[in-house]
Order: sequence, then C-alpha cells, then structure tokens
Amino acid sequence: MPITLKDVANRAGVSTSAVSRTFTDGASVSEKMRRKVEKAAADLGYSPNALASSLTTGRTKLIGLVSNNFHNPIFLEVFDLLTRKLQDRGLRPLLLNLTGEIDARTAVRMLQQYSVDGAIIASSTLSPEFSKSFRDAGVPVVNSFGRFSTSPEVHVVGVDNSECGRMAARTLVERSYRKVAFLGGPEAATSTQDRFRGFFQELAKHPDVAHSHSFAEAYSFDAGRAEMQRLIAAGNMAEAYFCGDDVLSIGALSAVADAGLNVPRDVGIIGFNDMKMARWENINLTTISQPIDQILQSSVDLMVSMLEDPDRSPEVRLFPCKLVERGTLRAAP
Amino acid sequence: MPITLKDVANRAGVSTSAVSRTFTDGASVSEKMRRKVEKAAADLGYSPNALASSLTTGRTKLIGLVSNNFHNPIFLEVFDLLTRKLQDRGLRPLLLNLTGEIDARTAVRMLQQYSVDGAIIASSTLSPEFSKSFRDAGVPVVNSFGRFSTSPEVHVVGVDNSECGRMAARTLVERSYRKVAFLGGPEAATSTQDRFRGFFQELAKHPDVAHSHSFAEAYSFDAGRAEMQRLIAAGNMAEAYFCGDDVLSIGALSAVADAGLNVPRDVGIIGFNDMKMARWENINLTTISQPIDQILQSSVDLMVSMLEDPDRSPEVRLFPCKLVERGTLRAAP
DNA sequence: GATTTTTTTGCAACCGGTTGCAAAATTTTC
DNA sequence: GAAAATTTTGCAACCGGTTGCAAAAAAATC
Repeated sequence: MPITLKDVANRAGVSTSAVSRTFTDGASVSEKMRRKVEKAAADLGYSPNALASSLTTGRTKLIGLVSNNFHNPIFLEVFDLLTRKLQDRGLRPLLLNLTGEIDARTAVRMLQQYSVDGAIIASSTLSPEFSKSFRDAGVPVVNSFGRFSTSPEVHVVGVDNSECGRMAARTLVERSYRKVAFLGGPEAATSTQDRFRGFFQELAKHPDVAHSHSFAEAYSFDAGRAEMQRLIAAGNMAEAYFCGDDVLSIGALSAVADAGLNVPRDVGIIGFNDMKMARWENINLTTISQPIDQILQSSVDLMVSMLEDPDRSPEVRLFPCKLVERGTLRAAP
Repeated sequence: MPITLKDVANRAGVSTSAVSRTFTDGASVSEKMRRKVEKAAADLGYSPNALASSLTTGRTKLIGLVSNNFHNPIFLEVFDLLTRKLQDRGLRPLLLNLTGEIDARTAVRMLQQYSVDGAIIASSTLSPEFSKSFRDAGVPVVNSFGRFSTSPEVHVVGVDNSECGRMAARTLVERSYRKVAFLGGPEAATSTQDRFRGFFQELAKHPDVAHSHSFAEAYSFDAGRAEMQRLIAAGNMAEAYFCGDDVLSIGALSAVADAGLNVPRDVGIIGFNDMKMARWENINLTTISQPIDQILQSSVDLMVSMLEDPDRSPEVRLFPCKLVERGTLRAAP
C-alpha cells in the first residue's frame, strides 16, 4: 500500500538508485535528475522507509530512552526536553519503561531488537552496572543524572550529588542551624547515597552541629509526609531537614503544617531539584536545583558525538547545582 | 558485528529458513531442529532483528505515542501506564512530542517513516482533524482523552467532557451555590469547550443561579493563579468556581489564600482530573476524576484489536467521570 | 573535433530477515 | 515392506532500500 522507492523510480522513468540518491545527501545526482525524481515523489506522496534503509546503512536514528522514574514530576520535564532535543537532531526516542522488574539483560535485548543507535538512561537510581550492560552489548550509552566515577566506563552527565549534599550542609550551618537531619529517599538509590555522604562529610567539619538521618520509603509526597509524621511523633526534632527531593519535602512540609509547626520559624526544610512546584507560591520551597536543561542538552550532544565516533572514550560531565532561596529556611544571620 | 540469522544457521549447520522458523511461532519445525537451533542461538547470543523482519511481515510492533501535553503532571501517569501497557503486549512506544509547531502532515510522516503499526494520540487539546490525518494516511489510530462525535471517524476513548461539565454544575447547584463561574483552560482546547458547554447547559435549568466565565492562558499553576488574581481584583467574585483542571485549581487556590479568603467558607473550588497532588493533604482539592487507567487500558486494547483487524469501524468508548469529595467545596445541605 | 577528465547513471549484490513452493524425510496406512 | 499421506526442510525470491563498480554522458582540455 505505501509508496516505495520503486514506484517513484517507475513514475520518473529512472533507476531506483537514482531515487535513493536524491534522498541521500552527499550523493551524486544532477539537478535535472533531482527535479524529475522530486516531482515524481511529490506526486506520489513518497517518503522513504527509515527502517529499510537502516538495514544497509546500519543507522536507525532510533535512540532508546530508558527510565524507571515515572513518578517524579521532574521527569515530565525531562521527557519533554529530551524528546524535543532528540527530535531536533533528527533522532527518534524509543521509550523503555523500567518500572516493574526488568533486568538489564532484558532491557538491552528489547532495545537491540530494534537496533537503536544508542540509549540514554535517565535515572538517578539505577546502578552504574545497568548502563554498563548496554555498553557491553555495543550500544552507545549516556547515563543522565547518574552516578559518576573518576574512571568512567560510560558517559555520565549530571551533578555531583555528594557536592550537593555538602552544599546543603553548608547552607544549614551558615543559617546557624545547630541540629540538622538528612531525610533521604530510598537508601538504595545511588543519588541518595551520594548526597548522604556529602552531607555528613561537610558536617564532620562542624562538630558543634548535631545530626541524624532517616530514609523515606519512596520519592513521593506520601512517603515524605509519613516519615516526617513519624519524626514529629518521636519527638526530638531537628531544627532543619535536608530532604532527598522536592516531592519528599512537600510531603514533609504538609506533615509539619498539620502538626501546627511553622516553617521556617519552628523548623527549616531544604529540598532538592527545584521542580516547577517548588516555585508555587503556596509551597515556596527553598531547594537546590540542578540545571536540567543543560544536563539534557549535554546528554544529547554527547550521544550525537558518539554516533559519529563510537570509540569516544567515556566522559563525565558535571554541572554545578545551585541554591534557590525561597521561604522554608531562615535567613542567614 | 551483531549476530545475524546467518551466523546461527552456519553454526547449527542448517538453512536460514530453519532458524527463522524456530523464532516464528506457528511455523513448522521439528523438535530436534528447534533444539539444535536454539542451542546455536544461545551460544552466539542471537536475538532477531525486529526491523529486518518487519520488512517482510509488514509489522514493526512500533506504536507512535503522540502528545502535546508535556506540562501537565497527569501526563506523567499517562506515559507511565501507557508505556507499560504497550510493553506488556509486546509493543514498543515511539514517542512523538508535538510541543512546538509540528503540523499533522509532518507528524504523520515522522511516524510513517518508521512504519509504526499504529498511533495513540494522547491529548485532550488536539483537534479531531489531527487524528484523522493519521487515519487518512492508513495509520490505525486511537485518540485517548479526545473529543468524540456520534459518527466517529477514528477510535476515541475518554470521558464525556460535556457530561463532566454538567456534573460540575449539578454539584455546585446542589451545594446551594447561587453564583457560580467557569474558569477554563485555553479556549481553543476541545476539552475546555465541551466542559464549558455542559456546564452552562446544566445551569440553564436553574435560572436562579447567576453565572459567568473566563479562561486562563494555559493549563498551568501560574495561569490559574493569575486569572484568579484578576478575578479577585475585579471584585464581584462568584461563590464557587469550576476550574478546567487541577493544576489550574491549585493556582487559583493559592491566589485565593493570598487574598486572605478561606476555602470553602468564602469561595468554593472544584477541579478536574484528580491528579495525585489533589489528594495531598495541603491541597485537598474537591475534583472530578476520570478513570485514567481504564481509559488507557481500553485504548491499548482497541489498538491491539485494530492491528488484527485494520478495518474495524471506529468506536467511541466513554467512561464515567466521578466526583471526588474533598475539602474545597462546602457540604451539601 | 578528438581526447581526456569528471560527473552522472544503472546494474546487481547486499542488508537481515520471511515465505511459497517443491523436494526430502518421516509417519501412517494397508 | 511398499505406497500414500503428512511433516519437515532448503531453495530462491522477495521486503524497501543502499552502494561499489563500470558504463554512459557531460564537461574540460588540447
């Protein structure tokens, strides 16, 4: 049913090679031929079959977009930006939802069957091993928001989460909080571990600051709220909390409000991510932002350059996170 | 580099057809042959190239997932559910982000180049004409959350938005609000138009209830807040507002709170969608929910049955919306 | 205008599979 | 155990393109 190369060739009275070449840039075709073919193609409404051509060129322009983060609102932004940036480069995102237990091997196969040119793994919770199985399968991979290492095995683009943890600690200390706590997301997430480490590294420099920590069960409003309720009920509250994520923070804030406590007077909260909601006037969360747009732009750029040179050695690109001052932390003295 | 059918055939010492057949269910292969081939395939780590086979079978198992709604948190849920449901059926979602001005023709071509087996258009704002261009191009299409018509040209799965509008009006009237208003999203969205129509249809039955309407510039917190601020500043407020969407409602709520008004005492708000956030204790929004999971399940089912029978005549599947009682409307008398 | 150089074009093989058909192998029937 | 019926297998063409190579056409050179 759909129009093929051959149909166009017939109508234009030329060989299929000629048609193929007019649709391949850089190929040798005379102006006259090009016009003839284009006319025929337009008449017929032909558009080349990308999949068929991939068979010989070895390029599908399909990029696997893999994530397990379909619950965090920040990822709506990630998907929006990532898909658009890929589209702008003529690449097509093939989505792979890792929610549920899909192991790395299966995931790799699911993408390999479709001969993706590469994969962008957008997740701050998947382990580096996951990305490695893609690389081992020969699939160029960029891990966005992932954990980096100093001798990277795959490209990693994101922020230095332990530096973010340090930044949070520094901020709280500067505001003269003397009893602080870490309220993290699930302990298994690499991002949580790293921020945890950074946070307490920094605090180690301030022996006068008391500290404690706990972990919520998920990166969600409910989990943040539940954990904060537990903390409140247990008594012995900290003066300020560094939460693993904005959604968690907002849950915590709601528990705090319910307990009749005032933010920032009675308790301070600092979040992470600076998602859209953090800016909402009725939330107004002080938080640490990561430059999502830059991270994704860089991820896509890196992917494109890997398509050109598959042997490019793995690179780590870190962007600075920054404090976004709003209303949930008391001012610096 | 990757293992091909031929490699497996060589290693197993059989023809390529034999290998192909062991990987095609329903094909005729003896047990002995199957074992031999499977052994060789396992040794080599072979997995068939879905794209190559699509060339002869005419099936890619690729489903275009097209949307322009990358800003509404409800769509994170939509993407999560939709991608998982597709994956469960062995289908792969190819994402097409319509944000920015991509016209229908281009969109169709972008998917046609990849020979998608079908397209799910998940949007409540795209016009029915958009879906039609897919159908006209011979691409099976399901429009989820779309506007339906009694003589549908494409499959539509969703809710009856004008009934939702009526439900909102009935609810407000029952609660003895006597001066109500519609605070819609962008007027161009079909869903807004339909809810608008239903809302005022119902109100027409109650001449004693005063009404008015206005439209926010987008389906966003900021737009809802700005519009409500405008309304407050203009004076002459309604007693209750039906907002086009939960995000809009939350924006409106924040403006109301800033103005020192109490909800639901001074003003009532009823939203639409029942997104996760509406349930949050610090928002606690009374709203109308649409059964997203059912809608998407039905969309995928419909898509699957269309792949089996492309000539299936277009169908409309509507699910009831329902009132979710929370704290932003006063109780029934 | 003939010769050489350069560009354009078509042929045919190939990419990684599938499938109709007929030959080969196996099973069933008598 | 031979003949007939059935199943399994391989051959070769095909899906919709691309591309190396050589022939044909056009352009440049003398």
